[in-house]
Amino acid sequence: MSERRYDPTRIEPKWQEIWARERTWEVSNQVGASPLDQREKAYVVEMLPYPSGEPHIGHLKNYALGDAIAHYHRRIGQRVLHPMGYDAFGLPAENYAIQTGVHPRTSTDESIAAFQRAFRRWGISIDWSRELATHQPEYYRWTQWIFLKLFERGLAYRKEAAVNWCPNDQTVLANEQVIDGRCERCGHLVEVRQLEQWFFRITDYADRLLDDLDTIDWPEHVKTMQRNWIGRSDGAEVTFRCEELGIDYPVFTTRPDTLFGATFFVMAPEHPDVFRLAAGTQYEQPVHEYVNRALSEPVEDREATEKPKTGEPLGRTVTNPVTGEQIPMYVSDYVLMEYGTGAIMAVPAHDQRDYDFAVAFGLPIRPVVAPAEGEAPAGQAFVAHTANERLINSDIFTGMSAVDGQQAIVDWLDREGKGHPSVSFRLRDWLVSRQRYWGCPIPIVYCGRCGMVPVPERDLPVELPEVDDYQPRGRSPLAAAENWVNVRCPECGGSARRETDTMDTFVDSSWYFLRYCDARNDKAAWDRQVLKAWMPVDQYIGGVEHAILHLMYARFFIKALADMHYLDVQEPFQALFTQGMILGPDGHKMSKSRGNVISPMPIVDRYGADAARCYILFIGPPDQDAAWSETSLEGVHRFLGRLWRLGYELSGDAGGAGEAGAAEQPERPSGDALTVVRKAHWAIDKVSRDLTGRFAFNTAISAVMELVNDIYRYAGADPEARRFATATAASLLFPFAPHLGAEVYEMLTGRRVWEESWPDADPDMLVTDTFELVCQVNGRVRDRVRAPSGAPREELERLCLAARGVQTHLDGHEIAKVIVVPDKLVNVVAR
RNA sequence: GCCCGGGUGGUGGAACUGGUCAGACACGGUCGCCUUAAGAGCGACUGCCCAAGCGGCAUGAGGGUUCGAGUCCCUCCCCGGGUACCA
Repeated sequence: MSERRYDPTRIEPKWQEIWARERTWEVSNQVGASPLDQREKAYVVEMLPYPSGEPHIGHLKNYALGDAIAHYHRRIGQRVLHPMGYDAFGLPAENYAIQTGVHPRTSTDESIAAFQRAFRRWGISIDWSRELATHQPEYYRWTQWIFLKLFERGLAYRKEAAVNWCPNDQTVLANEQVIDGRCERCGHLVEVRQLEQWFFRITDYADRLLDDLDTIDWPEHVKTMQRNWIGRSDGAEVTFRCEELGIDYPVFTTRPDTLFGATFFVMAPEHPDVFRLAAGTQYEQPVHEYVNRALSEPVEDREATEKPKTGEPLGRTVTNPVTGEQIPMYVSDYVLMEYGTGAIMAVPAHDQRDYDFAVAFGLPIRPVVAPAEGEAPAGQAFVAHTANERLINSDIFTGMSAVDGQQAIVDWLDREGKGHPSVSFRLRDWLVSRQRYWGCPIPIVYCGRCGMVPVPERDLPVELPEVDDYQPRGRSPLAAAENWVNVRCPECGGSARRETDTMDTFVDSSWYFLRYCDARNDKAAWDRQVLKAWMPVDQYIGGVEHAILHLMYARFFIKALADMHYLDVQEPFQALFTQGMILGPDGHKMSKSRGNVISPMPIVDRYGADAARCYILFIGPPDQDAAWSETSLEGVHRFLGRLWRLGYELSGDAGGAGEAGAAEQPERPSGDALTVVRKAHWAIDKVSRDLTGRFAFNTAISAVMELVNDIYRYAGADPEARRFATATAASLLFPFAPHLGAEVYEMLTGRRVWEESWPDADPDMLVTDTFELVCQVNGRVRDRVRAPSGAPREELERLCLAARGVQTHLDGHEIAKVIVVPDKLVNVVAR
């Protein structure tokens, strides 16, 4: 019974066992040792999973996609590196430990085991010899090593800064990890605290991170997101002097052309000089109150856009460097300490925020840029949009275009020593300290005598100690591990204490794709020559949710390491593909609270891995979101069954006419046999085109469906032709449904499909002798006639004009023009 | 607000650089065959309207360019994502 129908529970384990036993997907780093190693390399990586519980449907999609790409590259003759790893440090395991007391390592390792089982069960072609997990000392030893290298180079440093603090997770967060004023992980409102923390100097790389986006083949929207995040602004720094106190205050502006309109000056509440400025004035008390209120406000409220402008005068003035006027100083929370210099020149006539403030405080509004035509709109700031506005009220610059004026004013400031061209970025340095347990320890020691001392490389890894209590209490749980914390200073041998913060887990995942290349190296993080052979990653596949965080951090790491000559590429991921989400059957994002979560394992158990994989690829364009549909999945399952049955019936297994090894293309097919053979070549061509760069897996699979439909339709065709076509279908489907592809191909040919090169479409088989010529009159189809392929224009025109449908519609009209599209259509324009 | 995507049948989605009456492939639906029956399988039909034709209307709405527009241009509406007091 089971022999006679498609039975994935029989087929899938059979092939999985072969692939595991023969280590089919392992590749060697010994380039040049054998002819096989001379092939062009292709490095295909899916973003490594965070192992938590069981894999979900998004993982299935991610790895089904990556696996199809990896298989395709192998079949077209490339040497493919396709490894797997686990992003194993992180808060969920730690929070679980707090609740249950189960060590994060225990729960993480269990999850990893579940993921490993799933990947084997799904038949993903992974080189298991390179598997890694970021929580293993053999891995994080090198994470620490990279930290030390960054430290040596001044790219890792400590500073006290206003940082985002999540009171729920009891840890600090990087800017990128604060979403709408809330913690990216737990959703709790974030507070601002003044703390000394570790940072990576990613801002040093802002320009390169921006410029090099032009060199990589990434989706445009992801590049745009990164560009916006980096936020480069070109402008000028202009100095405003407070004469009373004799202090210069530089400000950054993108609109130096509006300098004559600067009628007041505003500082951020966090600005270190605010109290000093107000001291001794009548505003001292109100300023204190205002600043204290502003600083204690939750981040979410502080950043709310639509709130009325508030502030206090500081009782001091600064000199506008071009007008010489004394303009009043204010403190207001609409100025951010983190951006620019923490102070701004306010031009109410041409900046909406300054306008709102000026109105609220009754300050003068002086227009200095006139619209190209008409009047500036009343009741709001006039923000110039074109190159045609002219400067007014601007002394010697009056009458210049705003663009020229900008240049001229900056030149003047430069000559006078009152300003210069400047660039500002939105990007901030990456805050990497976390006051948590389950992360990579920061390899630094504090010595009373020597200060901050890096742990010597020979002492790495600094292993995580065992602790009894994972509960964070504003400091890392590591601080409680006294035996671990107290060490000898590596420099002087005196007593010292370890750094107790751990690293942001994005550090772990910023370099794992380097380690894959040389995963078992215990002498170094990697061998530079080995990296040279594999890097960059040719195709990276993952979710858009990492468009900024992970992808920016990894790019920074690669550039920093390249600068230190540890590797030879400037970008980690040459091409990126971002997959869409699988939504629940109700079209909403899957979530436990919605109760619409589909787990992949029961699906795989019921329909087989091949059906689950094919369905997920068939559902629609892989970069788009798609809702899960069980009935559609059944349709794909039926299709696989139809292909299997063709293989079964056409091979010797059914006791029919078939014979193994005879699935070659027939010599001179004709009639239905020719039609089927042609369809096979059409499918080869279509699938190949859909797979190269386009990742149109949905249409690729539909092409194989069409081929299978035709093999059924022409059941009477020569069996040789049908065997050829069926073997071709199996071969084309292999990247998506590897078990069935291998099975059917073996039934028909006795050979292993993954060892066969990708089929070539015969161009002669793609064209037919005749085609259906579309005959249009005034753009409307009026008839269709058969015409010989490649016929000259005149002949097509003649055929069209002779067509009956055309004749009737031409009756009584004059032919104005005839448009001929060779091998397609003829359009007669009639009057 | 700004920046990206995207609006095509009952549903998911096809349609290469504007060119075969748009709707591949699949789901769902209807009918039939096979079967004692169920299931599975196989086959046919399936955008809308209609006086049923060599007919009309249809790719969010409205204009435009063109012999020809889902595809290009303009205006607007809706949905999704990113981002936002960044000077």
